[in-house]
Amino acid sequence: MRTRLHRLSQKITIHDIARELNLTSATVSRALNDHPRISTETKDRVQAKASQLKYKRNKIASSLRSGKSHTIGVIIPSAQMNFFGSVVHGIENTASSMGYSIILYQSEESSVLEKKAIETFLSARVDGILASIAKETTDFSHYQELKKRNVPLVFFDRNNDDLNVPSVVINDFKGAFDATEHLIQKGYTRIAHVSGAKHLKTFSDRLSGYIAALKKNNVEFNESFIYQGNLSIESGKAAVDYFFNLPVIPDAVFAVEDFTALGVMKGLKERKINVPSAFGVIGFANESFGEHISPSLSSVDQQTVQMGKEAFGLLMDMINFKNGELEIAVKEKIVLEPLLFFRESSAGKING
Amino acid sequence: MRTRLHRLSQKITIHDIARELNLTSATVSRALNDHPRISTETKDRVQAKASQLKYKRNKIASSLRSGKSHTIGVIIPSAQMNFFGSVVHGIENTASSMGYSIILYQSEESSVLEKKAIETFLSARVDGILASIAKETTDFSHYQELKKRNVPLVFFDRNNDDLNVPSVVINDFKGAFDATEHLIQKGYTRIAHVSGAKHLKTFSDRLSGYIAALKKNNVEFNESFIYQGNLSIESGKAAVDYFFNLPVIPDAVFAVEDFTALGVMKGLKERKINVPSAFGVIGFANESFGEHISPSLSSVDQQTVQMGKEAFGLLMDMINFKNGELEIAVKEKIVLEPLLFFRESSAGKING
DNA sequence: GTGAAAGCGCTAACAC
DNA sequence: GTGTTAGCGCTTTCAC
Repeated sequence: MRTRLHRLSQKITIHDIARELNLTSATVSRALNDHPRISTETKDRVQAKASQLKYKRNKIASSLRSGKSHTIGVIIPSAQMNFFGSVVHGIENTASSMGYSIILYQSEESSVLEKKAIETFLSARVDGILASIAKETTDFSHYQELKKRNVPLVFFDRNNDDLNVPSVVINDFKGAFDATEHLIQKGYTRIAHVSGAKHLKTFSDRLSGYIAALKKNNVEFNESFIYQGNLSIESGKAAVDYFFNLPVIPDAVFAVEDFTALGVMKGLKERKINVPSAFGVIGFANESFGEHISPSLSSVDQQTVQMGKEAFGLLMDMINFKNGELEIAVKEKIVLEPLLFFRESSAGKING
Repeated sequence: MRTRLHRLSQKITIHDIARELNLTSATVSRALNDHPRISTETKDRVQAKASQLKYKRNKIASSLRSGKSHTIGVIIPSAQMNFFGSVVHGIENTASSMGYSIILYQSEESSVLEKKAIETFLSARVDGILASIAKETTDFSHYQELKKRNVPLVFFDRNNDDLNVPSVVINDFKGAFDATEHLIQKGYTRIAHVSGAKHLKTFSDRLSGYIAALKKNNVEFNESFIYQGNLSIESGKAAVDYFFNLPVIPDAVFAVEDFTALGVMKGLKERKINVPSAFGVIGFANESFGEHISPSLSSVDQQTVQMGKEAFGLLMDMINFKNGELEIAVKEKIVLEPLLFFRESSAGKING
């Protein structure tokens, strides 16, 4: 009997409060939701009784009835990746401060899991979805389906312009441009680039920024100074091998991201080339290891936390628009400005 | 009208399927849930109609009725911290493979946010909670409340033994013991320790492991060889200053975690002390920067992903026990074995 | 193997 | 300012 009572005690509903207070559940519900037409006295009594009985509102019932779950779905490739952990940090902070919960899913870069995540979100009736597209994804029908269903959707970091979905990205072009120009200003004259898969916009934009900076500063652009890498330490090392077999050898590298830059530094160390006095290096992503290696790595910061905040804000706009019975007209693209961190690896050339 | 239809098309329910198939919603529900007493033919017809109508089951309604949300709440201090991102990776992977969704909350090390998270979880009627206690938390009443309410709860990494809650932690003692013994075996003879806040079990365990390894190997234990740090690069540097002003100077350090170890290495570099030939260093956490700095940092890996998997598994056990109408008797504590990564920083002393 | 009926706990018209 | 009523979409006895 004791246990039975105990078990029941977990299931206090607004009806229990209503009964004890000689009210209807409707009034209790209104009081709990701070409805304007309920007297302050009633509200106080209800509040008091609620906390006395340790009442916890049943969000599930409330969602079912109201059609709003106050929950958003978030898809990231992997929580293990620094970058996404940091974005999620920004998203969750903002969301919870506005009364929203987040359901987190990892795509593991797989289209199948990405679709599964969306199915789950749909059946959980999330109010909106924040997503970073999986690398593997080439068929976007599951995202298009969301648009059809009028489910608010915002992409962050990895988006697809053809889908016409609001997004928050970083200005890759400008980051690359600034990084390259920085190397030029530090006195490096033969600046090479280790790129990433060129079919991904992020990386082709960085390539364009690199080229534009050279042109603007009247530095000769040399096609052979571009090495096609794949975002890894290995490709950075391989790039060094390639560069040092060219007829004209570069004296600096703008790497498409930090692990590639790290590979470049390792390759240079093996060849006993001094960084930065003989060779400058700058990366992209501002990974945590960058400031701790020696020489410390200059890099372009991607404003991850801010990205999360902005993405959630954009999603909120869409959700509110939708509630206002308006067509989702938000066709916005927020482009964050990259932040440059100049460290030792690009401190300047000592010319011979 | 077009829009109207479109809008309605988002709200296909089992009743719609039932009507079109001349069945009852009960049968459709059973068919969709693969109930054994429903004929294969009916199941097939229902499935076909469901996907034709693009039916998505309403998990909210289902949860309300069945009392199971198939959702668990996860509290971590911050998604920005590598360690927790990695644990979440393990949790989410396992959870989603078993049909569970995770709601993520960050405590930001604050008791207030921690309590707020639990409130939210309770009102979302999660089937269980996975938590890593916030540093700031000294009053555990919100966790005790969960026990009272019979809500399955498992701690990971940061737990409190007094609460008698199942947990998954790493064997800090053994990790520290092995790390210290490794230094001894590599020929270092005066091994110091930079510790963390001693009121936290994690860190006092590491201290104990360090002392035990010295004793077991008959290396003299010297109280002055313990420097009280605070998990930062700065405290590592300060420790070096302290150690090099001792009458007897150590020749190796076991640091309580990697950032401290990094600070030690920086301090040594400033003093032009060679690592590892003159001084050995080993850390704890296996942070990603460790293998990329020079010399690379030896460290103790905390099996983060595995920790997430085990924590979810333990929670599942509790959830199933509960459903079986049994008292929650699971009083388990899973202790993971640390993994040692021996790198350059502890490669051995060249004695003069 | 399927139907009828009830209800999970809440909210929201519509009353007055 | 509060009550009445009617569901939200699903699951689940209890029938037969």
